[in-house]
Amino acid sequence: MAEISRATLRRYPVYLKALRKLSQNGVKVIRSNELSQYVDIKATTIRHDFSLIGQLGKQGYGYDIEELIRIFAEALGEDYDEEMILIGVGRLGKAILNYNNWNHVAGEIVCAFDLKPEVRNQETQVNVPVYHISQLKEKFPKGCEIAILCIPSGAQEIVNELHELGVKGIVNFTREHFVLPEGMIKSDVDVVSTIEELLFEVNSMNK
Amino acid sequence: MAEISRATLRRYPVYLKALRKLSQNGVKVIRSNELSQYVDIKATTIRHDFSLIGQLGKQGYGYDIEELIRIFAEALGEDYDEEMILIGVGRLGKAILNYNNWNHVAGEIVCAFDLKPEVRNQETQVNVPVYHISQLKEKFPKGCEIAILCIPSGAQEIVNELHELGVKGIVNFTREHFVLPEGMIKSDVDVVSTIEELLFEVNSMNK
DNA sequence: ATCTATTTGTGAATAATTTATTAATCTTCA
DNA sequence: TGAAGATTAATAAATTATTCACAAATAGAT
Repeated sequence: MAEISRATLRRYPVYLKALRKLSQNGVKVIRSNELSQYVDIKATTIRHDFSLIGQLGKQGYGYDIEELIRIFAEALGEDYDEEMILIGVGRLGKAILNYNNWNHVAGEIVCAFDLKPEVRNQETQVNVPVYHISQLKEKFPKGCEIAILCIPSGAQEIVNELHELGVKGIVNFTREHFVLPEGMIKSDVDVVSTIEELLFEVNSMNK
Repeated sequence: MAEISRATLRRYPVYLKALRKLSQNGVKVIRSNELSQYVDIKATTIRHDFSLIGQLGKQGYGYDIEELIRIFAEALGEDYDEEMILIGVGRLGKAILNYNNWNHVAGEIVCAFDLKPEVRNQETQVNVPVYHISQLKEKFPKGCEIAILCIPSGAQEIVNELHELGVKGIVNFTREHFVLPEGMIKSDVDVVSTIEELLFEVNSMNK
C-alpha cells in the first residue's frame, strides 16, 4: 500500500459515512460522480483516494457500496471493533458513554477511568466499568491503542502514562494544552475551537 | 488583507488557545520559536500565518501576547461576542448549553430551538430560552451568523431554513448527511468520524 | 459476438501549502 | 550613541495535495 497522505486519510471517514448512509437508503452501486455531489469532494479526488487502497471499482460501472464499506471497515481495524478507553466521566464523558451508536462502527469503549469511580458507575446507564484513575496501568486493556480524553485538567500526566501503555491515538476533548509524545497522534474535538475557526472563516467571508 | 488559506484559518484557533493559556500563566512576550514548541507547528509557519494578518511582532523582540490575543479576538468577530443559536437540545445540546465556558471567548448562545421546548426549558440550568423549532423564523436573533446543529434527523430542512435567515456557518454535530447551500460553510464535530480518522491513521502507522 | 457508452485507474501537470533563506528592523548594553 | 545580537517579514524553494488527461476495462445494447 502506497503512502497515504494525511489529507486523504482525513477524507476516508467522510466517504465511509456517506456510503453507510447510501447503503441504508438501499443504494447498491455508486459512480464517483454521484458520490462527488453527495460529499462535495471532486470526483477525481475521490477516485484518486480510492485508488490508493486498491482497485475498488469497475470501469464503466462504478463502485459496489457494500464492498466498499467492507474494505474501508477492514482498513479501519481488525473486525472493526477496536478497543478504546475513556478517561474522565464528567458530563461530556457520560454523554459519550451513553451514546453507544458507534458500537461496531468505530470500535468500542471497553472501560473508563475517573477520580470518582463509585459515583460514575452509578450515573452511567451503560455496562462499561469505571475504574479509579490510579488503576490505569492495572486495568488497561491489552493492545488498546485509542484513548478518549475528557478530563478538565492534568492531561499531560495522563497522556504520558497512556503513551507508556502503548496508546497511539488520542481523541482529545480537553481544552488543556499538552505536549504530544513522539509517535503519538491526536485529533481534537473542541467545540470552542471549531466555533472559532468558523468565526474566522465567516468573518473573512464578510470582507 | 490578503486572501488567507483555509489551512491557515484552521491554525488560528490553535494559536489563540495557546496564547490564552500562556497569558494565564503570566507570560507577556513570546518568540515564534517558543510558540512553535508549544503548539507543535513550525516557527516559520507561525510567522507566515501571523504576517498575513499584519505586522504583529517586533523584530528582535517577539510577539506581545496580550496584543496578539486582542488582534485575534478582533479578527474573530466584533467584540468577540458573536451571537449564536443552538438547534436541538438533546443530551449533547444540553451539554453544550451548560458548558458556558466560551462566553466571551467564542461568542454566546442566545437561544435554542427544539421540538419539546417546555421540557427542555426545565432541563437546562442556564438562562438561555428554548423555543419550538416552528418558531425559528420568528425568534431568530437578527444578524446571527452561526448555528450549532445537534438534531438527530431532519438536518437538511433546517439547514435550508437557516440559510434563508442569513446563517453563514454551521457547527455540525449531526451524523446526518445534508447538502450545504451555496455560500455556507460548516465544521463537523463528529466523534465517530474523529475516531475513525484516528483509526485510519493508527492503522496506517502500524504498516 | 461486437460495438458503443461509461467509468475507473494511473501518472503527469497544476495548484496549494509548508519550510528555508535572506534582508530588514528592533532591543539591549556598553 | 552605536554596534552586536536577536527576531520578524518577505521572498524563494521544496514539499504536499489536487486536478487533469487519457488509457484500459466493463456493462449493456444491438
